[in-house]
Parts: sequence; C-alpha cells; structure tokens
Amino acid sequence: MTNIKDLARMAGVSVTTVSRVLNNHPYVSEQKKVAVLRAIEESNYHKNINAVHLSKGKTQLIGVVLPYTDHSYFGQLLKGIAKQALEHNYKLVLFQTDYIESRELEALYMLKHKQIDSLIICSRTSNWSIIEEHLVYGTITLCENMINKKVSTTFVNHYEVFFDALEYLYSKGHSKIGYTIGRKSGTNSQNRERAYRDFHKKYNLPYNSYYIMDECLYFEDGEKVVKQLNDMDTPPTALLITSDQVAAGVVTCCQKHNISIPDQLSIIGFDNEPIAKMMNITSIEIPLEEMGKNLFLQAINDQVSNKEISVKLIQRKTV
Amino acid sequence: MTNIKDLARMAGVSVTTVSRVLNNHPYVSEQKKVAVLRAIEESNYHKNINAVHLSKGKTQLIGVVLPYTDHSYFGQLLKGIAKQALEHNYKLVLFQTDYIESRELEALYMLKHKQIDSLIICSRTSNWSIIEEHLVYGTITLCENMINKKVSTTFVNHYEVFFDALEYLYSKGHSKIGYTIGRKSGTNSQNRERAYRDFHKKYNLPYNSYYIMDECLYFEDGEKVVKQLNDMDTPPTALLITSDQVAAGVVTCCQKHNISIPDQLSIIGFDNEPIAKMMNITSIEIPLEEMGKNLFLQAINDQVSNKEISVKLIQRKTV
DNA sequence: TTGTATGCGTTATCAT
DNA sequence: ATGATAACGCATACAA
Repeated sequence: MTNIKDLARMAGVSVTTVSRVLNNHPYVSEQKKVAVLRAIEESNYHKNINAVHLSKGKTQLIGVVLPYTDHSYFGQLLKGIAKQALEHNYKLVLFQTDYIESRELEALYMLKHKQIDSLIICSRTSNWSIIEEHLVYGTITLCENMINKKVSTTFVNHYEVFFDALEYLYSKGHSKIGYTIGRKSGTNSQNRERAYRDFHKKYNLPYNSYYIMDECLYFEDGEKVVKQLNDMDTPPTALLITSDQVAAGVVTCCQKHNISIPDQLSIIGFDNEPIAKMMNITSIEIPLEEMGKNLFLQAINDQVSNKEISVKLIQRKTV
Repeated sequence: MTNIKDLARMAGVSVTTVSRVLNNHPYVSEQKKVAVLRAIEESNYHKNINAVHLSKGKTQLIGVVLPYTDHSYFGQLLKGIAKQALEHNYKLVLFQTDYIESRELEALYMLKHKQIDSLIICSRTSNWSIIEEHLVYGTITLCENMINKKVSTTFVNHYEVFFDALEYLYSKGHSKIGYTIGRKSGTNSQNRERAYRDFHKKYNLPYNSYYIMDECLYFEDGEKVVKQLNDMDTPPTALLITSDQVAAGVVTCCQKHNISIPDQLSIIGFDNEPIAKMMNITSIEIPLEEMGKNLFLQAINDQVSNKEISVKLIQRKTV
C-alpha cells in the first residue's frame, strides 16, 4: 500500500506538505496542493489509521459498557450512540458485561491504557470510587444522576419521575402499589426505591417490601410477576413496571389468568416503546435514542456536563 | 507512560530482550527474564496497543455489520459474538447499518484499509460481487448459505427448514398457509420463498403472493399482520412467522380480535425465544448465540469453512 | 542467548 | 510557504 512517502515522491514535494494537504492545514500553495491531490487520486491512497493513532496517541475508539445487547432498553441507547458515532467518525468498542464487574474493569483498563479515547457506561456494577480513579485517564460518561461528581452524565430524575407516577396512581385511588425493577443495586433503582419509601411516608401507607419485584427485564419475566402477585394475600392494585417489555408480559399473562386490567390491576410501563402503544399500555416515555445521542456527544467533549432528560406520561388504557 | 525503552534501561537489557519476554519468545535467560518482569511490575507498564498494531499491521479489531441493535435476533447473535471476542482478546467494532448500503460499504472500506482485521456480516444489503472484491483484504464471515463461494459462513438451511415446517402444517390439515418475513431481499428470505413456491407446486396448491407479509420485525408488527389477515377474503389458516417476537405480537393481537389460536389460525414462530415459551408458541429453535460464537471463530480463522446449524421444532400450543 | 538497527506510517517541531 | 527530521512504541531481521 502506498504511503505518504510515496505520495511525496510522486508529487515532488516533502512528506510534510503531503501531510498538510491530507489534514487541510494552511500554508500550502494551490499548485503543490493539486499535485498532491493528483497523486492521491492516482495511487488510490488511504491513510494508515494505526499510524495516525500511534502518532496522535488517540484511537477514535469509544468504549460502550452495557450489561445486555439483547435488551431493548440498551438496544435503543446503543442505537442513539451508534448513530452519532457514525456521524462523528468514531468507532464503538462494545463491552457486554452481563453485570460481571471484571468485564467493566476491562473497559476501564483499556481507557487507562489509551486503547480507547473515551468510555460510555450505560449501566455499571463497579463502585464509584473505581470510576473516579479512572477519570484522569480519559472522559467517562455515565447514564445516571451523578451531579456534583465531575463526570459527564445524561440521566433521568428517576426519583421525581417515580414519585410523580406514584402520586398519579394514588390520585386514581390506589394505595397498594408495587413495582418491578431490573436489578436493585443500581443508582437509578436506589433513587426509585427512595421515592417509593418517601411516597409511603408522605401518605402514611404501609410499606411492603414484597411489593418490590426484582430482576424483571424481559417480556417473559411478566409471568414471574403475575405468579408472585397470585401468591400474595393482599396483592397490589397497581404496578409500576420499569420496562414496557415486562409490562407487556404482565398484561399478556393477566389475560391468561383472567385478571382484568385496569379494574383489578393498573399498570404503568416505562420507555414508551412501540409495544406499549400496540398493547395500549400507559407508559412513561423516555427518549432513549436521544439519551444515547447525548451520551456520545458528551463522550467526545472534554468539558464535564450533566443533562437531565425530561420524560412524559403517556396515558392509555392500563390505568 | 513507560515504554519498552524504559524497561530495557531499568532491567539493564536491550529492548529486544524486553520484547521477547513481553511476547513469550524463547531464548532469554531466566535471570534477565526476572529482571524484566520486575521492571514491568515496578513501573506498572502496559503495552501501547497502537504501536503494536502499527508494527504488526493488525488491529485485534473485528467489525460486526448488522442492521439493528435493538432487534432480538441480532441482539442474540451479537451476544454470542461478543462473548467469544472477550475470550479471544478481540474488540468488536459495530456497524449498525439500518440496511443502508453505504454503511456496509464503510465496514468493507475499513477492512480494505486494515482498520479492522476481519469482518462479520450478520445481514447484508450489498451485492455478492462487492463482498467478493473485498475478500482479498481480509476474512469476511457471512450468516447465510454461500457454499461454494470461498467465504466462511455459519447458516441455517432455511429452504429445508421452511419446507419442513410447511409440510408439518400441511400434515395438520392446512393448505392455506402464509408467512411473514423481515425483508424480502435477503438470501435467507429468498431461500424461504423458494421453499414456499416449491411446496405449493408439490401439492398443487394455489400460490397467493399476498399471503407473504413483508417487514415484520418487532412485536408490534403483529398488529399489522392481523390487520392484513382481516382484510383478506380467504385468509390463511396457518402462518409461519420468522420471528417469535412478531409471533407473540400476532398471538396477542388475535386475542384482542377474538381470533382463536390454533382453531382459526395456527402459528409457528422462529428462534424459540423465551417469549415463545412463555406464550406457548410453537417455534423453530435456532441457536443464535451458538451461531454468533461460530461466526466469531471463523472470523479469526484463515481457513474458509462453512457450518450448517441444525434447528429443532418445539411443539407447543399454537398449531 | 543477546543486542543493534531498522521499519511501520503518521504527525509535530523547528529551522529556513 | 516548505522541508528535514524527530518522535510515537513496538517488532524483528540480522549480526554477534
């Protein structure tokens, strides 16, 4: 493959001049410029990216950490990130973690050793202190409320959203409200739990820990939820379900068990995915693709910024 | 950051020797080896990957071309690929194409210019001739039956599988059978259509082109399918649905419209995803993760190989 | 077994 | 405006 040395020879100029036209630098005469351009044309020349990377100390690679690639929430986030990456001429390196910490550390490790320029963590398992340690090595962008923490973030105020949703259900006459969550340990989950507790405190409602159902991620987990509901002496009359997929699964399963929605059970899903529209599920719209877009933009920006994304309740037939 | 030169100085050896122990080459005395190892330890040294890449002309990067990241089929494939990549110390570069050819060409372009070592195309839009042109630049691995074509492939014999499924439905008394597909133009789709035609020929059945429904990818597309069914004078009595997601959508929608399954409409889904099990949908199991795994292994292997993946009919309640 | 010297293809510095 | 040359960090052919 031809390199800039070849081009220089062909065009009768120095490698520096070639490099200048290659990178649109000023101070090069029109005459030499066309000569170089012609050489490029003739030789079908293309830069050796690896050499550029070595020379610049940058890779144009951005790591994306997420637990599952086959989950719609992360799929949509990734979609938004990927689109921007394309536009900005970055490539994405995927770290599918299954929430195994070592895999997340691997990503951090790569950031540390300049194998990626920046890291987007869509959902993390490692402690904040570990993230913090790696901040000096490059930009890390998070998808959770970490305000005051010197990391860029794009997040939803899950506390407020959850609280509002609970209030909404309360206004509809519900006082026994449960919710399902992907995993309990994330920051977002903890904020929601806090909202849940505060809500119960505010209205002096009894707090039942078994109204909180863990590890609900996919459509098929709806079955599990309904089963748990059936096993309760006094099941909740309303459910906040933090994924439309799961909500759809619950709705489907309820039909099988002749549980009438919303009469016996009200449901609010999250994300307002197409499936929610199709099944007429009331849902809280979260613009995931837009969040992904913003995450990427923050990832390639040196300044720390925090963006709160606003959401919208879409009222349909399950409440 | 410290480099091998530093290490060499610290350990009192040459850079070559350092490089040797770094890469586990023979011919280095135990004594010098430990000295180098100690230096590595002390300095918290790590290779500069970019330099390695430039020097070797390899990137340890494998491109993955797929149309959608938020689709379960590709999500599962990607999961299998990602797991192997992790084990083999490769990183994945994602090309989300939305079936826009230029994005696929971008991936081919990167292969051509050594920015990635190998390319896995999960689903393509570009012509075979274009793929073929790029074969000389690196390994390309396909997810379709391209036997005799000098590319590595991991595929399902969709012709046979489809034919068998049709025969199965026929044996259950169905003669008006339709099917849904993601897009019509792929190789896999064409093989299925061929099977569909041949089946009708074999049993001298009338071929209705409107029994074939296009662009069915997601759960919510089930609605579209049922609507089309309702608009037909003589709708099919059975449907092959090339995605359990869509099948689940159809089943859900049928309940809404009081279409009894399997009495009025029989359904066979594909992939045997968890959602199929939950909703008791008869499905053809395709081990997507395993396919992903195999795709990756082929991608890092210089020899061309073709692997046919066998599938299994899982009988449940929709036929 | 070990080391010297050179190549990999760019970008950046500095002098002119 | 232009060019020589160093630097990026590693691998390796070749010499010893």
